Amino acid sequence: MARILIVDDDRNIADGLAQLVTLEGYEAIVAYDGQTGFDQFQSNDVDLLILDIMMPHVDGYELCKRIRTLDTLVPVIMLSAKSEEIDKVVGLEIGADDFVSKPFGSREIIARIRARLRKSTPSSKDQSFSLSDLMVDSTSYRACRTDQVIELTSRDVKVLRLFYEKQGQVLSRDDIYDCGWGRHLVFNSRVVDQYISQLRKRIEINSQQPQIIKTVHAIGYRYEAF
Amino acid sequence: MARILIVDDDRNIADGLAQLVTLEGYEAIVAYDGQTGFDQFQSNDVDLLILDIMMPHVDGYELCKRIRTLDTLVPVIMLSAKSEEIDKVVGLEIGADDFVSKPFGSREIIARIRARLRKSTPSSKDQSFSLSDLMVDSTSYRACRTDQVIELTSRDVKVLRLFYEKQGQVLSRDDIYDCGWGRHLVFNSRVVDQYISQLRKRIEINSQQPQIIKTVHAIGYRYEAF
DNA sequence: TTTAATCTTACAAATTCTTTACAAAATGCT
DNA sequence: AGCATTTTGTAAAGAATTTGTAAGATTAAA
Repeated sequence: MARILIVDDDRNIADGLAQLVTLEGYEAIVAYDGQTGFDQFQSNDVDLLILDIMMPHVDGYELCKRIRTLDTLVPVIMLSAKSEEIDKVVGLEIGADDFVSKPFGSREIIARIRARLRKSTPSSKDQSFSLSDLMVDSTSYRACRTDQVIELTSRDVKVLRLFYEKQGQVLSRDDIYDCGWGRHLVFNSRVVDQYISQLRKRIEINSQQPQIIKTVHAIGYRYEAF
Repeated sequence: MARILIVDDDRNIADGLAQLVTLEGYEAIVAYDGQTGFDQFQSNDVDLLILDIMMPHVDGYELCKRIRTLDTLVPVIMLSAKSEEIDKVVGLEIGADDFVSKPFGSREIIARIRARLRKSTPSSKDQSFSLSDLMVDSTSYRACRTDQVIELTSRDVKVLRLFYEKQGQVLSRDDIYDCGWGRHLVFNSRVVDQYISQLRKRIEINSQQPQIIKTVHAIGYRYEAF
């Protein structure tokens, strides 16, 4: 069954929620502050997150943003005290999926958890994959070809994995931004072009004639194995 | 780009939303009542739904429930008038993903649409279709026949899909322009003729004797499967 | 603070789109 | 049929858009 990470500095709420979701058959992991929550997320395979917005030090927005750098898909439900003015637009832009105001009924939160879990399909991610003559290892953040080792950032790994998973398809700059940055490309920015240009310099043998990431004019970029 | 079906009996809101999402680069389909909305959903490949809750006859809840019997994944955003008591728990249980109260700001609704579309995996159906001996794949922007792979632009895919969906019918230059360019053909321009000419060169075996897109003199162009 | 990473801007190069022009084809009219 | 008119095909030129990427600006990290 699904594993839910609950992060709230109010121990009553955190523990109560944990008890509630356990009764519903989920597995609960609890953290009472943002930093611990982030560590727990990294050391556990979490299927859904419930984050309190107002927390000392690392707050819910910040934690959500950090988690989105690691995982752009896991559903995130944000909790807010009734009194707090909650900026849902900002929340959605940093990658939150839903917002629940305290106090909330147990029926409501369970319905929302169910709705989010129904959407997310679990996928076992491969540790390494190959793109043309390049072997990408996502645990060591390195890619190698016969005579070369290339250091990669976590963004590189995310983007390269997207190209690997969607090989043959044309990925829009939006798709790539979503994947590598964890949020939507709002205005007309050339970040992705620039990023691809730099990435090519590192991973292509001749970046003037890219063999791995090809440009598809007016649509985006494509990788294709041969 | 994603196609959004908007169902609201208030034509001002429905049309305003359509205009807004069109400006954002989405394709809008509008229905002013639940039954029409349901029909539109069935006859179009819809990526996201915006449903008003209060509608005569088939209301938003009912429509959402019906649509969920056909598709459990497509994101649904529900609209409610400020005054209405909105039962989000029921909404979530019947499969709605988000709720927006009227009146809403354009920034808010766009942020929510983006957030939902980011999550939803492209519906696998209708990603590719065949025109005569040509197989068109809209994710890789390519068409193939037995011995040939043809690169397509996004306009090509849109127009070819139109010919596929309306096979047998004669499409006016206006229809084709609307579909491929996303706006109306105002003055007398030969763009569409020129475009069809170039497209034929690429997709027809002999562009002098087109087998896929045929000319219907003084009316437009037609595709017909054999 | 300095340093590194990331993003925006700018502009040339590449590519695609639109208009124009004229010949060919289709249609209408006597 | 023959001739005039409308419609279509398409080459070619010019307009517009899109891309690659260097350089400067900004932001984040140390």
